[in-house]
Amino acid sequence: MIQAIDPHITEEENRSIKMTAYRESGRDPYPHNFVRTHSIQPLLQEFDTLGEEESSEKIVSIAGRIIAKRGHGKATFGNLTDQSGAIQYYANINRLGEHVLGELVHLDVGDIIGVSGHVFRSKRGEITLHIHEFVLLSKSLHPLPEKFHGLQDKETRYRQRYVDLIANRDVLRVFETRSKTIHQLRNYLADMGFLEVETPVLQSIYGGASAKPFKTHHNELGQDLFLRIALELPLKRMVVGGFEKIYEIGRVFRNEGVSFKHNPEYTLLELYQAYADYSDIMQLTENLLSTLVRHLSGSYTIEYQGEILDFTPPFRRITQAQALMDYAQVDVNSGLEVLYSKALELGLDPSVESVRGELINFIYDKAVESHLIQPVFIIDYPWETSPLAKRKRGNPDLVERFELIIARMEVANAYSELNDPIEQNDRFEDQRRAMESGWDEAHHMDSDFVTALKYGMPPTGGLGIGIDRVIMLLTNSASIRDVIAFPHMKDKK
RNA sequence: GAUCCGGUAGCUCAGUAGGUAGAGCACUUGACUUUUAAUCAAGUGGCCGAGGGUUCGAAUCCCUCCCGGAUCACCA
Repeated sequence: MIQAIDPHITEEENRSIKMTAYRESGRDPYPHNFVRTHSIQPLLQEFDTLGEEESSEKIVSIAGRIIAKRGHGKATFGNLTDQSGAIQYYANINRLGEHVLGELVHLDVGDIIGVSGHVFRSKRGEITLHIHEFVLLSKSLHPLPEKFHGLQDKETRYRQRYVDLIANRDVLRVFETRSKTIHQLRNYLADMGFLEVETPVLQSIYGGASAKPFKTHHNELGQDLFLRIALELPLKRMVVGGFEKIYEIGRVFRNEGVSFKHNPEYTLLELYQAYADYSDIMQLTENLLSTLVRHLSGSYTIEYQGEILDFTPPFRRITQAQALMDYAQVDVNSGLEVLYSKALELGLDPSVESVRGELINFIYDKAVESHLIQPVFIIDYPWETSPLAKRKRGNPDLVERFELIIARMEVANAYSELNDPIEQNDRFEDQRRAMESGWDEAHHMDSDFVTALKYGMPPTGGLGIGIDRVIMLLTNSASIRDVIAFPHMKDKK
């Protein structure tokens, strides 16, 4: 394995030559397993009590990737990482002999090895593994990014996330946090008595949101299908069937623009609770999110992009009408003309014929959301743009709906679910008319859903939470692409 | 979809007025038995995003296109 190597060849060729030589020495550069006694982080903790230059007698074994090498002639240092952390290793000629030490020195940064030895604290105070034996577990043929600056190029980081994860350790922590948070979410809901269910991704009628779908086709059945844009309608059918507390965490797909807070596929949590209304759901939502924050940070506050977000419940609640008054100086009770001119002022396309509720929503989206940093429930929306929500008690122009806005992002959306089949049918008809007049994101008539409601659905509160955005907040990530392991990218030609 | 910024060695980045393409890290060779961005010495490594154009000569100027980022627009 130790041999003169032509300096003109590339690093990758170099590594291949080493790999071949290793194989020709009768050993497998890609063996099948390795038994460890420790992961690195627990090992560091276990031996943290060692004094200055003190050694442990105990033989331990760990495995991981070489991320740095520092050769010193008859001795060598390096660093090894596994998922849990990184540790320094040390080896010298006294223990390994010239040949084996040479083999260790000729391993490459990126190689995955298994090592065993004893732990000591180095002169500089660092817990270090003194290698007695090592074995190559996977030869790395492609050089890694530079050790100091890491991998910076965003395109490469997203396209080749595996390199990003190796080179930028905090990225790995983000995805650990994502996984653990979703696990906690499931535990929380299970503790509250919610059951997790699964509903179809492929649907012949898509619904539950205003969005453009992805279209696909089943060859054998000769049937066009859509990828779901929401979870809502199948879940409410299950509530009709008798489930009282259910949720689904699933991927939904929207054929729309891509931005720092939009990915074509994203993870949505939707839950439905029978006999509850949107006030109950509001309380559930703030308890759920504040619990997640407290678990993660130990308090109710987190820092997000330079601002401190306070999740201490209860969150602020403000009606959409009041928010429009406060942030846009618009009185929703003004005449249609006033609303229309305000909307035009904010950039409404004048060719669009808008009804009252749409104008209000337009003004809200343009002028209000960007002011909302701290968690706030915006409640009570015009009925026209919420075809699946129940009208507000005492004000039939509104529906019982709330959105939770945090850091200028809509994080949750919920309502008292409409369970009157006749009105639901009428609302779908309104949507159909909107679609005929050119709004391609209107809801489709789902007559089976109306039929389901005719069998009787209990009064129900429903909630949708954009999981990716919650993870953005919890991991202080500026872009949704930083919390999706493999965000959508255009093909490179 | 619009505007702005970017794409140079495996990685991070320089690159003069248009005149043979650079550094650091990594890699190779040598020295070095407690270093940690190890150090020292000597080397290797490039279709300068792609394609056209101007020019004696283009990484550099012009045009078109591709990909990415940011800001808008639509949305969650």
